Amino acid sequence: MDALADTRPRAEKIIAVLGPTATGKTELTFGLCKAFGGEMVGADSMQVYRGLPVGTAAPRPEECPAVPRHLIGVLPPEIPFSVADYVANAAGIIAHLHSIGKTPVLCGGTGLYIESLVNGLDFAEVGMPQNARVQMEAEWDEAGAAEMLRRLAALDPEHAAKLHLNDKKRILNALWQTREQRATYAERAARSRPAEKPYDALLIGVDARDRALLYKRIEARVNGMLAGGLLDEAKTVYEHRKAYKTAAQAIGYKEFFPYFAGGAPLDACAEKLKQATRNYAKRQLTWFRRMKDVHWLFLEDGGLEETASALTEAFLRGE
RNA sequence: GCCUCUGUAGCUCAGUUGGUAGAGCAGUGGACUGAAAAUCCACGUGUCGUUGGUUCGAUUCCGACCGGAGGCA
Repeated sequence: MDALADTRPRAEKIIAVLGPTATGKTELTFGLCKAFGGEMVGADSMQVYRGLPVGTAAPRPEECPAVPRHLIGVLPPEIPFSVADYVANAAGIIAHLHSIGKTPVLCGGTGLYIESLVNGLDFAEVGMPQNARVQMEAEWDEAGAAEMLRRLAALDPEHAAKLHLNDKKRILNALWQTREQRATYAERAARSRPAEKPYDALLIGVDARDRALLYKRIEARVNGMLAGGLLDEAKTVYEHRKAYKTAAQAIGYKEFFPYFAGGAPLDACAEKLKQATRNYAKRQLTWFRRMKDVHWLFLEDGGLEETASALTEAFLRGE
């Protein structure tokens, strides 16, 4: 009885290190894994892809050979990937880690993935396949934005009211899902959300108090990527851009397409890349700042590893 | 030295037939349930280079000066 009470809650614990790009999440995660017998589980929509380590800043085995990593560099770039795939895969890995007594430490910058996983969202129903997407696009071109939004409003007025006329991606998706599943957005959302959260999660966020510091680190990181062979990687992506449906969207590659296509100067593309990374970091922050129960650590304060370790220790002990 | 063009938001520029000005980008904030490193929304006062003149009123017209670009010597 005692043994059962001792092990059961522990099996549901997960740790997540999150925050904007270039804040040192990976290092911090390695540190925690080593200290607490954890394994790293990627929470990043682009680092899942194989063969793109430079541009996606994917953690490499040689950086920390002792720590096993999951969902990083495992998928051929031709394969599309989505939240549903992420949650399904990550949940499986986490269950396995728990079964062998390891603590999963999520690490990544994709807010949607982390939140969906932590909340245990269930994406059992089918997602929109490629050919349906093409069809919906055609319907959009033929009917126009206002009419498409009206069609959605006829089926799901509540959700349609929340979408902006320009938000084509969401309108098309919502319309397709609503027709396909004969259920409104709210109904689908309720269905996908479990009654109880599946994990006991410790969320550790890393940020800079001064935005300028974050931007300086981004600048340095991009320069490092360029020195580390980013251009070769970008060239590969450029040449396969049609086949790499999801991967070609990654920041770090598409900014160089104008250069490969001929014309655009290289340094202008590099500038554009830094810009895009800054914009991205800001979007990540608005996502993460909204999340509840994040323990924020700030780069300026120093001692991140110590603070994170202390939090983790208390968390694993059961507070 | 002379001639032409030019000086407006952090950047690139528009504009006011004279009533003190607005786009894109950047920046900031926000949204986000199957492409999320994606997609979308909101937010624009700045001695309109300086200084005189004309005018009820000048950033707008005229003059001078200062800065920038080009041309002729």
